[in-house]
Amino acid sequence: MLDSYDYSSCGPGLILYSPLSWPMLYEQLDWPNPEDYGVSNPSWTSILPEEWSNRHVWEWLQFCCDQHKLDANCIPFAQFNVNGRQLCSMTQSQFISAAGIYGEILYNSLHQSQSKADLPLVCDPVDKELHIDERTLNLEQNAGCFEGSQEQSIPAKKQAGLQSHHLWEFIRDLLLSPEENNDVLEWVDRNEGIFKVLKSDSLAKLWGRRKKNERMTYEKLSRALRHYYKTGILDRVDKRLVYKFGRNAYGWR
DNA sequence: CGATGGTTTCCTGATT
DNA sequence: TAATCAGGAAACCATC
Repeated sequence: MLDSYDYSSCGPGLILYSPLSWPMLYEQLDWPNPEDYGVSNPSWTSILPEEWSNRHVWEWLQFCCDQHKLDANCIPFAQFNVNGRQLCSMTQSQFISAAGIYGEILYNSLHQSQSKADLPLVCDPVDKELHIDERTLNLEQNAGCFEGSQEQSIPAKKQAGLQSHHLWEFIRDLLLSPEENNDVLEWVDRNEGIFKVLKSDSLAKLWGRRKKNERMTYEKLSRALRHYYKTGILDRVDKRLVYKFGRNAYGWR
């Protein structure tokens, strides 16, 4: 499946989000996984935020976690059990008090995205006037999500991993995407974030294809993984081909 | 343009 | 013996 797909057709700056990377939301909120009842197309990127459903709002939050490297544990997801219209009608102060420490980032992300896509702002006009100059975050890629419907032409199953800029995110998304994983990786302890590489050569090939580097090997890939030990993305596990997500990895739960 | 971060490449040596 | 692991060193490259 991956072999025949040309990622370059997606174009630069296009951010896609896979439904296969969202299970942490469903776990935290005790909601059923949408795939359990046949919903698999993430459409929040192609419709106006004020049209979002509650689920779209959560999908957007997950996207923000990845995009801005936010610790999902610090976001009170339960506070966001609202639809897009309710979300957009919040004043900035309401938003920040509901969203916790990342309130300002999330608020700016939401409203700057609308602004850059030349969509009407739907926030409180007082807040809009007060904070319009505060939209200083660099969210070019995020804005791109609202600009067109290019992603709709790409089958949902092809989207996993496209947003994975880094090796560990690529591996995380493979672990969360059973259909694409193809037994390359498996969880050893899902709760502890421990996983095993079952097909080292296949993993290297997949990563090499992702980076357009035919010379990638597991030897080199594993060196990159060992660099993660010092940054807390991975923790050492004293077993061959076994790794563990560390304190600074997110989105794998 | 320089600084920076995240690899990629290569390497020596140890372990399984 | 081959595969894997541990890191040092440096090159590479995209982004800021």
